[in-house]
Amino acid sequence: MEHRAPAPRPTMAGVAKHAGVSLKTVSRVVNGEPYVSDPVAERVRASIAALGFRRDGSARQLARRTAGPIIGYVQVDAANPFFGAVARGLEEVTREHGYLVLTGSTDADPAREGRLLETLVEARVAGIVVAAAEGGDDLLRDEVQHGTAIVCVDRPLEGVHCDTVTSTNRASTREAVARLLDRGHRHIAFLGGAPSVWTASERRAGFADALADAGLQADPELVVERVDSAELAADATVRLLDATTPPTAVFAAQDRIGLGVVRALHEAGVQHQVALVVFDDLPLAAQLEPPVATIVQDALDLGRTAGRLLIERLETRADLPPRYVEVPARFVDRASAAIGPP
Amino acid sequence: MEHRAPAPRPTMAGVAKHAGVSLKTVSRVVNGEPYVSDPVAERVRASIAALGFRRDGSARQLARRTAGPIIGYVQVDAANPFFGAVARGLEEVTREHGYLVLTGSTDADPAREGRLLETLVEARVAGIVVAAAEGGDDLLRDEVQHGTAIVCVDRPLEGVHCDTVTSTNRASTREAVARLLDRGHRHIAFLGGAPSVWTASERRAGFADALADAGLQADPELVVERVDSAELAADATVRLLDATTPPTAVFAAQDRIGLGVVRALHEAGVQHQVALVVFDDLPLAAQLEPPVATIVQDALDLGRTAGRLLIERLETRADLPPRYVEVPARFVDRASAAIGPP
DNA sequence: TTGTAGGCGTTATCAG
DNA sequence: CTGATAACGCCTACAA
Repeated sequence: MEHRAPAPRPTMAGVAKHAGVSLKTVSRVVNGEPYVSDPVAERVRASIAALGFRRDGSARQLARRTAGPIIGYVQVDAANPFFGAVARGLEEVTREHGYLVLTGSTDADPAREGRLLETLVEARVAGIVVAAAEGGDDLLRDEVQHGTAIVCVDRPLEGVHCDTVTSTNRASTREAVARLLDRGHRHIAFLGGAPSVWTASERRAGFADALADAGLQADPELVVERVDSAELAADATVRLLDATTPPTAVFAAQDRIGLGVVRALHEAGVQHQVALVVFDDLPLAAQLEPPVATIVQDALDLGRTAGRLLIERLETRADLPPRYVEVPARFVDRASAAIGPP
Repeated sequence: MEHRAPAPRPTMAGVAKHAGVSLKTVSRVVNGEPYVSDPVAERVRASIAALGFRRDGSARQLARRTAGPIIGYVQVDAANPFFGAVARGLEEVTREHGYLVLTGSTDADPAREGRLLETLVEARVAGIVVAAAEGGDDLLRDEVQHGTAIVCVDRPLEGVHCDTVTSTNRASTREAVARLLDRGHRHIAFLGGAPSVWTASERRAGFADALADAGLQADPELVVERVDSAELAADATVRLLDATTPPTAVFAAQDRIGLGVVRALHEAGVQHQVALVVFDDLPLAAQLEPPVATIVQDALDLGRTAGRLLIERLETRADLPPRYVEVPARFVDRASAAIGPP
C-alpha cells in the first residue's frame, strides 16, 4: 500500500527566489496581507503563476495551529438520497462560513466508520457531522471529550454528549395515527423495525402515544416489530389480514415495510379497503400506486440544522451544552389515509 | 470568518514525556515500526490512550513529503443519486488500496468548483475525480500539468489531458434508435438538450448514426434541440404531434425530457400509439407509468472504473498517457418501445 | 514596506 | 533496540 510521492511542488521559498524577494513577502501576497507594494506584489504573483505554486495546506495548518476550514461528514451511503440531501443541506449552511464539507461513507460498518472518523480527526477538521452513526462508538465519545465539535444527525448516540438533530419520529407518528383514529379506525396495525434501532422505537412509542391519547391500548396482535424487509412486511400483512379481527388500517414505520404492505394488500385485493400510512425514510414510498399517505423527513433541513449547530459551536468561545433539535417530518395526505373502517 | 482554534491536543513529545521515552520511540509505536521492546511499546500505548493522543496528519504529511491517503471527488450535487452512486463505486475500489474518498459538491457553479478544487490541491490529496466538470477550467489543466492525477467522469474536459470515463452515450442511443427503425418506424423524433453540452451532442450523433445505418437521414422537422426542461419537452411534443407528418416514435435524450414527453402524450391520449425511449440519467424515468423503455447509465460502474484508472495511475511509476474508457449504458426494454408504426 | 528568527508536530537520518 | 538532530513548508512575532 505504498502511496506514490506527488510531483514536487514549488514552495514559497522557491517563489521568493524566483521573484527576488523574501519568503515572507510571498506569504503576504499569497494571504492577501497588506504592506506589499504593488510592483513587488505583481512580480510575486507572476512568479506564482509561472511556477504553478499552491500553498501547502498541511504546512499552513501546522504553523497556524488551527483546524482546517473543513468539516467532516460521515454518512452511511453516499448513494442513498437521504444522506445525499443531508450533505447538501450541510454544505449550504457551512459554505457561507468559509467551510468545505468533506464526506465519506461507512456502509453502516462500524469498523469503516471508525477508520473514517480517525482519518478526519487526524486531518484536524474543524468539526464532524455524523449521520446515522453506529452506536457504542468510543471514538466519538473520546473526541467529544477532547473538544472536537460533533453533531449527530438522524439518531442520537448513546452516551455521547454532542449536539443531535433528528426528525420528529415520535410526534409525527402520533399525529398520523391520530388521524386514522379520528377517521374511525379502531383496529390499527403497526409494522416496525427492531426496537433496538432508535428511530424504530421512537415510532413505536408515537403509535402508543396516539392510542393512549384516545384512551385506547395497542392490541399486541396488531403490533409487529423486527420487520426488516419488504418480504417480511408482506408476510406479516398477509397474516394480519387472515386474523380473526383484521386491521382496518396499517401504519408502516419504514418505507421498505410500506412497500411490502402495499404488495400484500394488492395481492389480497384490498388496497382500497385498508387505510395505510407509511413513514417514508428515503423517500421511497412517495411514488407508489395507488397513492400512499406518507410521513416524509426533511433531509435537507436536517442537514442545514446540523450545519447551523456546528457553526454555532465552532464560532462561539463559550462551551455550549449539548443541544437536541427536532426537525419536523411532514405528513403527506393521500387517498390511502382517507379510507375509513367498513 | 475566524475559525476557532481546536482544543489543544497532546503531541508525540507530550506522550514521550509521559511515557519517559524519546519522541522517536513514540513515533515508532504509532507507526507500528519494529525495534521497540514490548514493555516499552506497552508503556507508550498506555500513555497514548491516557492522553488521547492522535497523530497530526498535517505534520505527518509535511514530514513525509507525500500526498495524504485521500482521494478528492468533485461532484455537482451530493443529493443527486447519480453522483452518489458514482461516489459509492469510487469508494469501493479505492478503499481496497487504503484510500479514503473525500467529496464536495459544486452545484454546477464553476466558481465553487474552482474553490473546491483548490482546497483539494492545497490539501495535497493523492488524486482527484471530477464528475460532470464545468468545461474550460484552467485549474484542472494546470493541475494535470503539475502531475496531479485526475480522472474525469461523465464527460471529457476539453483541453485537459486526463483519464476520462463516460457512458456509451452515442452507441447506446444508436442501438435504441436502431430498434425503433427495425420495428418499422420511419418518423422518429429526437428531443435533446443543448448541443454545447457534450452528452447531448453525443446522443444526437448516435441518433444520426442509427438513421445513417439504415440509409436514412434525420428529418430536421423532427429534431428538437436545446430542450432544457420537462415543460419545453411537453410543448415540443405537442407541436410535433400537430405537424403534417407526426412522429410515430420519440427518442428523449434526457430523463427530464422524457417526463415532459410522457405528459404530453398522455394529454393527447396517444401514450399507447407513439413509441418512446428515454435516455435516463438519474434514473428518473424508470418508474413512469405506463412503463417507458429507457437507457440507463451504470453510475456505480462509472465510479468503479474511475477509481481503477486513478489507482493505476497512482501506483504506477510510469507516466501513463491519458486514457478514455466507456462504460456501457444498458437498454431496458419496456412496452413503450414495442409500439409499432400505425 | 520589507526581512529575519523561531517554532508548529512529525518523519528520516544517523549515531549510541 | 533507543535517542538526538535536522528537515518539511508555512506562519507569527519582532526587528529593520
